[in-house]
Amino acid sequence: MNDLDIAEVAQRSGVPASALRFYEEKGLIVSTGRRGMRRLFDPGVLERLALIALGQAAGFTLSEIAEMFAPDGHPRIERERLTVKADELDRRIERLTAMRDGLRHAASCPAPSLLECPTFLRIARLAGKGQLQLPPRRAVVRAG
Amino acid sequence: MNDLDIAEVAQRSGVPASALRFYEEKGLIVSTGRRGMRRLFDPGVLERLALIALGQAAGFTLSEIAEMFAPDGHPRIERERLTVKADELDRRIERLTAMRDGLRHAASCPAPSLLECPTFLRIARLAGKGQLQLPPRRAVVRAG
DNA sequence: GTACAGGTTCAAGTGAACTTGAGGTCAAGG
DNA sequence: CCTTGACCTCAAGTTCACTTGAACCTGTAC
Repeated sequence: MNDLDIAEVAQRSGVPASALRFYEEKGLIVSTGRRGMRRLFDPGVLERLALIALGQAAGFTLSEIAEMFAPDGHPRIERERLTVKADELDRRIERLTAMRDGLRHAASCPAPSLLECPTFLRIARLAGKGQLQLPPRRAVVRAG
Repeated sequence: MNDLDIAEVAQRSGVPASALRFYEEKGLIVSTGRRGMRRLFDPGVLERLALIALGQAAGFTLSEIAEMFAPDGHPRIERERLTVKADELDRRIERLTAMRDGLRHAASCPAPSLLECPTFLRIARLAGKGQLQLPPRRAVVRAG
């Protein structure tokens, strides 16, 4: 067997063992068996973990990611959801870009406080458009 | 006085009154006084709330946003932090863009499961680079 | 003048994504 | 054979950004 034990998976993926157990409980990954009481994982789990990290970075919840992985499921609905997410991302990217520009300006602006910099405020107003349509509540992972 | 009462602020900004009280407690906004026991806000609070929303969308925590607003502080340090944040945003934007492209491809890809779409996996690998350097833990607001 | 909608405080609850702690097990090394 | 260290389970704790509930107060309308 070239299966990996949980410590190896943790080390190679950077995901703590506690999180791996948590993911298994949530159905995001599966262990292929046990050696004694210790979990064994197929090496493919590393790719899966990369996808999970990616999904999180894109703003999906773990349950959403789990659903995408589900072998059953209705592909059409998934495709639609992907498009919806992509559009959401577009809006987020737009706002982040505006924010970044605002920050860069603010960093070189002589006003004593951000709130007194008219250029920043202008950029902020632009970026703030559509604020009533905020994305759903999300949480992103802590750095390892 | 053309000050706004909390309900007006809530209505115009889209931020629930409970959140406004919470923000005040956290020092993100200030009420200019009371009419009876009811808070009054300067109309400028609306701009500030827009900035708060913007900051959140950009991935700052409320405490970070509060710090940026702080009238005291060491301007130089703040400027540096802004640049750092802008650079962080650049990286996040890059990854989100990659993810968005991945999603769009996946949405139109004929593979029965995302995990079986080689193009998606390739894009995912690209976007996943540097995954060990995830951004700090963040939370984003619920839609109103 | 009194009912009451809608404000007030304070404490506790929520959900996501984990982490931490207590107490237990067991394969490998000496 | 026995210690040891890394794993196990299960429950409870943590952080963030709020929300909700209970108990209370008050300006405004009737």
